[in-house]
Amino acid sequence: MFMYSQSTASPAGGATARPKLKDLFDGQRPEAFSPGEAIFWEGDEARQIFDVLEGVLRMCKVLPDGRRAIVGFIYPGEMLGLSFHDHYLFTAEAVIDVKVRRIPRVRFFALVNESPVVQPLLIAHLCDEMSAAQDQMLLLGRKSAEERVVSFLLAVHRKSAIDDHIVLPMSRLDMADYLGLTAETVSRTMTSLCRRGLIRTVRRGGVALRKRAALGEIADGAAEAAVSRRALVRRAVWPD
Amino acid sequence: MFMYSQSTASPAGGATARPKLKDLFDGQRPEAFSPGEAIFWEGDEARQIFDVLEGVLRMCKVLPDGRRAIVGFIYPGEMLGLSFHDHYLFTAEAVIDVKVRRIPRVRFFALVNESPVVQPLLIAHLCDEMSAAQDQMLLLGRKSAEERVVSFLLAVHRKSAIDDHIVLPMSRLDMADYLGLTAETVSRTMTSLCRRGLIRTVRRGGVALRKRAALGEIADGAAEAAVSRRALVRRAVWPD
DNA sequence: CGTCACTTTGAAAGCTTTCAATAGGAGTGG
DNA sequence: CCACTCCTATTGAAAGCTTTCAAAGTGACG
Repeated sequence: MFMYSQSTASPAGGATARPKLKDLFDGQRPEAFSPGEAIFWEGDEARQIFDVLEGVLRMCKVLPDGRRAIVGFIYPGEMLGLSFHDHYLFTAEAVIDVKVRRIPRVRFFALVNESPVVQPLLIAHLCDEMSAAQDQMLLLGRKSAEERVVSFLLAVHRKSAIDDHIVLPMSRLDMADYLGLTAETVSRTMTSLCRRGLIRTVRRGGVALRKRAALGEIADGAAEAAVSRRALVRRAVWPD
Repeated sequence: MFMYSQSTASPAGGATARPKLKDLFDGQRPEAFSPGEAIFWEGDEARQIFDVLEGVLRMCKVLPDGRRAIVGFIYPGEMLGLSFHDHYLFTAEAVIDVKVRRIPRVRFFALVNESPVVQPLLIAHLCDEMSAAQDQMLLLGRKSAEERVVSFLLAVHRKSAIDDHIVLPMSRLDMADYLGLTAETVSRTMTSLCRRGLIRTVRRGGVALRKRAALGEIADGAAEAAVSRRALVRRAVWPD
């Protein structure tokens, strides 16, 4: 069945015969950004679209009084500044050293439009982003601090798996602003997971996931997983 | 400048000369759903795409232990089941009496593909959804209960404005599951807003927005708006 | 080796939730 | 037309999870 979804596409790696969205950036010179540097600011006129070659970026939105939310992290192979309007809706900053390629937005969409092959790719990309966004809404709206942190660890694992080790290049504060928590709560939760042998933290943001099954149950809020957790067993029952 | 964004398009109403995504549904027979009825379930094979003619729908995701999050409400003129994968990622239910038209997903995308005119419309639609999702992440991650409720009231106002009156067709529980709160907290917040003369509730979900300016400041977390609110004044300052 | 920023840890406070009970409204049946 | 029932909304009080405020610990860097 015809489907607009990258996640159902063939596994990564292997032959690159079929075109990819990233190909649109071919020939562009890579640019480097240092940790903390902004690639663009919320409110800037959205003239460019970026392809991330190396590093990790954060997408931030800020309230007038300074509260910050990170609406996503971007890893190599992903695109930035794509799915939005005439002005950027968030600030993009480098979490660690970053290399990106850019092309003008007009050119990007011109290329997309003249190629019936890549157009579905763009739509697929947007669909994947949308689905991640909805998962995040569930996380932010209904998960406990521990569930959020574990969900995050597993998500990072999915994005950048090296066996059962992951690297968290961002600060606790970044994680907190992404998970709707405070840095202290994230720190406490990580400590707790360590003490229980579920994870093991290494230096420089390294984390070893010890018990994937248990972590998975915590992340998805398995009814039996937690003991002293908010009991929110509320069934949504609707009339027949 | 060329832009993929509906929100920058010409004002609604007026001439319908240019094609619209909804046109793809022309000729389809409308179907009716009663309150609480599901149009499709999370996990169902995603075979259809829907155009909402009348009523309001909710998109729900549920955790294994029953906790529910509503990832969005859908109003007339919007589409449903669009931006997703081979299986629906949420359950769609009627909040009130609903009329929809449907077409097979395959057919929808075939039509989109053969028309270079509507393809940008689809992308624009996805971009708008994405931008709303990011606003919601900011709301869920960083706003107080009152800010969430007020943001919601103003968002409903934007979607379905009748002067300064709005109608909330959904229950307090629906609102709560959308805002990451409980029904009690939503109720208490509404009562508080009433007592302060910011809104006025009428029967059957009617709400009159009294002081739009004040409400706007509350929703956006204006630094001066609230008095006894969490003081989260944390500036995101990055090195130059 | 001192500085600076980030992380961790502790203790108290707070906002929202939970639990419980009282209204309120709509629809039904007598 | 009114009584009755059911479900939702509202309100109260106590509990809890996360936050806030503070301070100590850790690591990178010059």
